[in-house]
Amino acid sequence: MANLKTEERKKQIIKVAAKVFAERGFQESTIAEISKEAKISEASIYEYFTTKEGLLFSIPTESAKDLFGLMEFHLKLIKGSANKLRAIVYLFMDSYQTNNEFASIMMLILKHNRKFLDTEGHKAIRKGIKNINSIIEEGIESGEFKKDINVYLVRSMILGTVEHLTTNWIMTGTPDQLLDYVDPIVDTLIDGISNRENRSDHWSMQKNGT
Amino acid sequence: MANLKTEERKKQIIKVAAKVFAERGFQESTIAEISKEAKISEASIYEYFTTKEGLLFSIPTESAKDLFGLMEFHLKLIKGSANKLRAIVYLFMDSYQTNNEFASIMMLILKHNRKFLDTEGHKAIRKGIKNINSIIEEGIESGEFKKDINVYLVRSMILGTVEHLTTNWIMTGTPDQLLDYVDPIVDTLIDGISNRENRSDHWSMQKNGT
Amino acid sequence: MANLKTEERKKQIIKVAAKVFAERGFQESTIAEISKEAKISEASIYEYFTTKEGLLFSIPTESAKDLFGLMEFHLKLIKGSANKLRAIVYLFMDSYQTNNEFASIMMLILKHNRKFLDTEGHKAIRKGIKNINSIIEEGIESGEFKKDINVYLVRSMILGTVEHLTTNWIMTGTPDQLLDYVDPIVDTLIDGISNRENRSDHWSMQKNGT
Amino acid sequence: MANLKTEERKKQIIKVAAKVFAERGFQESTIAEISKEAKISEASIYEYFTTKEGLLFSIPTESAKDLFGLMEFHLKLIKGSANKLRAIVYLFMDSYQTNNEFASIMMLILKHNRKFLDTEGHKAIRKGIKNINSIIEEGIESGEFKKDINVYLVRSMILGTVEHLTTNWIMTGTPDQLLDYVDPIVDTLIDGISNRENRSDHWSMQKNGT
DNA sequence: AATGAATGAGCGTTCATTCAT
DNA sequence: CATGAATGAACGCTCATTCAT
Repeated sequence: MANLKTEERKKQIIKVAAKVFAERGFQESTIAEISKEAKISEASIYEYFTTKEGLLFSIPTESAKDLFGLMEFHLKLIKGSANKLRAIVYLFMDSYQTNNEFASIMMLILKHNRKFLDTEGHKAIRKGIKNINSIIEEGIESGEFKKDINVYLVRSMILGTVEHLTTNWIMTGTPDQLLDYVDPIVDTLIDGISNRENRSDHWSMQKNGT
Repeated sequence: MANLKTEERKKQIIKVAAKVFAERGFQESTIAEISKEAKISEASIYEYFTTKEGLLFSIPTESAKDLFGLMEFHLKLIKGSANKLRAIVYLFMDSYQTNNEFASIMMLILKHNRKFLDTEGHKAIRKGIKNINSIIEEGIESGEFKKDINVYLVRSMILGTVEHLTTNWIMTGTPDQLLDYVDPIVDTLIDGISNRENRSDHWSMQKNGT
Repeated sequence: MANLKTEERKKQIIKVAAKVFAERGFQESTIAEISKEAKISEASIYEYFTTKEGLLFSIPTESAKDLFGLMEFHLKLIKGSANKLRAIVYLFMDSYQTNNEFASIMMLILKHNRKFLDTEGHKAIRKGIKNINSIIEEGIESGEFKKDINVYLVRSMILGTVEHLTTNWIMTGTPDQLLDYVDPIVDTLIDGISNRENRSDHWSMQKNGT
Repeated sequence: MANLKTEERKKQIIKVAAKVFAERGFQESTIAEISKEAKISEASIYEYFTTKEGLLFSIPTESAKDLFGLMEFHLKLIKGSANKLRAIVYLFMDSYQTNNEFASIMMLILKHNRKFLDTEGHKAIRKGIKNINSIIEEGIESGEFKKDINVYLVRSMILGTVEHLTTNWIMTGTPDQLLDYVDPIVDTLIDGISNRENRSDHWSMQKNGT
């Protein structure tokens, strides 16, 4: 018990690295700092990871798998595409809000790293994202969603909004509670912002050319 | 006259830097490379900019001012909040698609730089974004939009979606034409994805019966 | 029995090390690589050898002993100093050509290592080289060689030529067959390159008239 | 005068590097040590040389050009192939004896470096070595040397002997004066070691089978 | 005897930045 | 205004070697 096993050691390094990378950013973090915080030598880190970037890429693998695994599990229990989308947004937001290091690393570091695209971690993410596509498609087929919506766009709206809010939250601290936005996001996406009870005013007129 | 020359030199450096940063990323770019491409000495760059990061922060100022200036100008000519949002999305997308260096620098570099928040360039952006807020608020007041929508959320949905699509476009080349998404984004946001002609299935029941 | 196994293990490591060192050079070879090819752990190598350099120095011991043992054996059977020198050159060349790993290690690595001078391996070599001295001296005493030749020089010419050809062979692949040079080397050394049948031209004049 | 020009600075670094490499060997030398002895920063060395190995390869260029330039010059003034070979051996030996750093670097470091083969410095050497070939060929044509000698072998005997003696001198300090060996080398090569005045004794008998 | 695990000690190289001219 | 020249300060990574088990 005093002696951590290899796998545990690896996880421990990942944990520390996640913390450091999230705090300082990737380039600004040094292996020296990570090794210091992990209370091992720099050389030992290279026993477990071939490269600093390799260590970075190892971070999301688990969290991403957890997230998308959980997602797949829950989606089976939920009826209705809208509700499923709600669950997805909830799981994203909850995951990011709970694990803000994961959020920082995903939003501020990995999202813009081209090499990450060829990674196990990204593979897990792609798989998870396909789920969203399927749900939207199901919604269309079941008649719950309009026939002419663009699946890719809707998915992008969901992910884009979640990412934007999360990034803002990380960078500025606003909003305080990401989860407060789950329902508004989904409701707005589902129902739009147009005020249909007011179709005779200048809005419709405008459409007619005034 | 001398000042004019200086100002031109500065712009030229910014132009080259924008190209290099967009191509290589910030950390991967070197002052040496920029100076080489700009055909001046490295030392000369420091006559115009105090620091490599200072040079980076100088890049968006103009483009951002252009973009938001144009935005302000056009918005005055357009009636109806929805149309104004459409114009905004169009101007963003057009700006990014036309000037992909600007897009890359904004999406991949500056968006995640905390120091950028205290910058002239970011100030211009904040000002521009307030415009979006105002428009949404006007839409609510005029009755064109629902009363209970969250202004911050709607703005985040617009920006998040635009940014997500743009980032994807930069990173993967998909979609080919950002501008193709202007109308779909706005239409979806305005009208939602719910199929209102089909309110008798389990979806509406679910909504009514919980 | 246990000792026998140990001794075999040691030899096996030496064999693998010889291969690796010959291929990559000393500095460029790693204990990791040797252990991998020898299918034992790195730590185990240190059970048999105190140090990487110690392992290196262990390599030639056997081959050198073999070579010089063989030399001593053969020289007893040969009459005439010239013939003995021929045998020596032959044995060197044959040994290097047959065992090119040994050749590489001797020519490219150990020849220039000052620490090797204090080694068992080098002791064996020194002993072998003394043989050459003795043979030359015998040749002088017997009147087969000139009286005024410098023993050290003749030995150096033999060894220098052999080493030069061998090194070239290792580095560039030329000449193809080292053994082709055995007779020419010895014949040239014995008889010189001067054309004695042509003593009336400007060459002899020059010698006589300067 | 106080401020060394670029070219002078470069030469100074080469000079110091030659000293350090000759003393310690290549792998054992560090850029830090060279920079310290040259009283410049490590970074500055990289202003003049792209790499540690590049610095190494720059060392012989000048000395080798000097040596082979001098050689070419002198050879024009000398008549007779034997005398020319004598001059060559003299120039080598003198060059090595006078500039023992050059000797060390050539004999102990560069001679075994495969990358050096593709270098400017090695090009100069190859050119110089061709001279030796030509001289031997001339000697054959003029009838001064035997017709059936192997040019490549004779050249190898000269170079091999010179290198062997030089290497020994560097490694062990023996012989004290390389130049003492110039005449013996050439004389022995020209005239051989066979004692022709004693053709009726046991030597010839031996040849006949006794 | 064998090794998994850990690391101390090092080193070449990069690059933003400075400053005398 | 322009820059050639110089460098301080880092840092990722390697590898021979040790030692508890």
